[in-house]
Amino acid sequence: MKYKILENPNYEETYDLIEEGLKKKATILLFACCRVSYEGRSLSELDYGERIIMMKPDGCFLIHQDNKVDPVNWQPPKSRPRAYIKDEILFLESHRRSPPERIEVEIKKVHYANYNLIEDYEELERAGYEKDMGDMIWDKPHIIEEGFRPTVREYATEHGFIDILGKDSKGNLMVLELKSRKAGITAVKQIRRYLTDFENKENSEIKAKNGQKQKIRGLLVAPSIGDDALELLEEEGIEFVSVEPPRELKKDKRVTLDSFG
Amino acid sequence: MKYKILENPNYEETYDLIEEGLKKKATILLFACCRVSYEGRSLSELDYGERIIMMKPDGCFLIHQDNKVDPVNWQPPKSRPRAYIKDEILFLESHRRSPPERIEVEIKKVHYANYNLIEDYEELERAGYEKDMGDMIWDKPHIIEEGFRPTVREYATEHGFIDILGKDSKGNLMVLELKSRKAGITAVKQIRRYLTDFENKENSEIKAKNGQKQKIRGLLVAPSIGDDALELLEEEGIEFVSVEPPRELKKDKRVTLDSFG
DNA sequence: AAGTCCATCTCGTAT
DNA sequence: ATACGAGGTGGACTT
Repeated sequence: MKYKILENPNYEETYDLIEEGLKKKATILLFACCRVSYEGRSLSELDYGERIIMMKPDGCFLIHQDNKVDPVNWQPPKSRPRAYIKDEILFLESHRRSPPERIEVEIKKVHYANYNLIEDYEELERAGYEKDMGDMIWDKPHIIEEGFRPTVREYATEHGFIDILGKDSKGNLMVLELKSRKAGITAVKQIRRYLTDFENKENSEIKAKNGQKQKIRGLLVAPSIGDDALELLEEEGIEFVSVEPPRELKKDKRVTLDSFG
Repeated sequence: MKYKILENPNYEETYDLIEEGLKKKATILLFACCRVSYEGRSLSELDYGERIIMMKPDGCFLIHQDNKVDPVNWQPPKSRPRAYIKDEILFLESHRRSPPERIEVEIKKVHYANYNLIEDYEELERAGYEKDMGDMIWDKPHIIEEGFRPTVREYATEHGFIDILGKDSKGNLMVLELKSRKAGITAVKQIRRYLTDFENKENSEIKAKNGQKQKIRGLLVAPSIGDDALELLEEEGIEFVSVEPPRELKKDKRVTLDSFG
C-alpha cells in the first residue's frame, strides 16, 4: 500500500501505522496533542499542545507548531526514529550519536495519522548564487569595467580564496571579492586582508622582477553595500562595483505531465 | 468545525477546503503532486513531484520534500496566501512585499488535504536563560564573589528592572545585570543607566539619611563579553564576572494531562 | 569525521 | 521599519 490514513486512531493503531511507515521508509505525518523533551546540543521542554509531527525517510524528525518557518523541535537526517508504548501511552523517539541528541514525544491524543511513500525525483534549481555571479563575470568581464581581464578564480592566499583575480586595461592587478547580497563590513575587511597578503607577496616576488611597484586595486562586487561598509571601503581605498547576481535559471528543463499519471 | 480531511479530493474540493481553512485561520496540510516556482530574494524552479505543503495561520508557507529538515521552498510569516483556479488547474500562491517574494504552486494531484484549528498555547522552554542564571545566583551568591548577599530581584528603576540588587561583604551596593549569552555594548550601557538612576536616588534619599556617600558597584554577569563592550565597561568602572548559564531544566512546572481532555 | 562558509538563512531584540 | 547578532543554525563542500 502506498499510503494509509487514520482519523482519531487510538494509541495502538497509531503505533502500528508508525511501525509500518518506518518499515516502508515512508514519510509519516501526525497531527496530535503531545509533549516534547529534547536533550543534546541544548535542552528544552515543550508542554502539551497540538502540533504537526513529521518523520521523513532520511531520518529527519520535525515538530511544527502553528507558527514560524522553523520547527519548534527537530532532529537532523540520519537520526534513528522509534515508537514505543509504555503504560498505555504512545511515545515517539528520535536519537542520534555524534553529537548525542534525543527527542522524546509523549503522545496524548492523535487527531489523524498517515504515512505516504513519496515519489519525488526532482531537485530544486536555483539562481542568484555567488558562484553564478562568478560565472557571469568570468564570461562577461566588461560587467566590471571595460578592459577588465579575469585570469584566476579562487586564488589561494594566506587568509582565504580571492574570488577573481585579473588585470585592468593598464595592466594593474585587480582583486575581486564577490557577494551575492548586500555587502557588509566583513567583506571590506576580507579584501583588506587579501590586499595585504598580496602586497607582501609582491614585495618579495613581483617587485624583484620588474623593479617597479605595481598598483593593486581591490574591488568589492555586490548588488549593494551597507553604509558602514561603504565608509570603511572608502577609507581603505577599495572600490565598489554594483552587480546584481544573475537572476535566471540556467537549464531549460522540461518534465512532461505524463510522468506523473 | 475544528478540522476537515479529504482523501483524493478533486481540484474544486481542494480549493474549497483551502478557502475555508484560510478563512478560519487554520493550519492547512496538503499532500500533493505539484510544481513550484519561487521568485524573490532568489529564484528557483521545482518540477513535478509529491510534496507536503503546509500553510500556517501566521502566513508561513512551507513545501517539504521527503528529506532534509528545511523546506525546499517557503515563505516567512505575514506572507499572504491565496488559492485560485485557472484552466481547471488549482494554483496556490504566497506573496509578500518588502522584500517582494512570491511562491506559486501548480497543483496536479491532491492525495489528501486537511485543515486544523490548532490549539497550542505553550512556548518552548529552554535551559540557559537569564532567569535560570538569576535563580542560580540567588541560591549560590558566592558564584559572584565571596560575601555577596543578594537582596532584591527585578528592582524597578526609571530605565527598567535591575536583575539582582545586593551588597558585598563591605556593605557596598551591587547592581547586577545578567546575560545568558555573550554580552554586548548594550548590556554595559544598561548598567550605566541603572547606576545613574541609583546615584540620583541616593543623592535625594539615602545620602540624606546617613550623610555619607555609599559606594555602588556595577556588575555585568555573562558567560563572555565582546571586545567593544569590554572597553566601554572598563571606561565606566563597571566590573565583569564570567558565569555560565545553568544547563539544566527545572522540573517544577507540571501540566496535568486533563487540560487537554 | 571535522572544519569552513553560504543562506530566499530564521528569529529575537534593540534602535 | 531597519540593523545586529545568535543559533540545537542547516546544508554544501573541502580536507
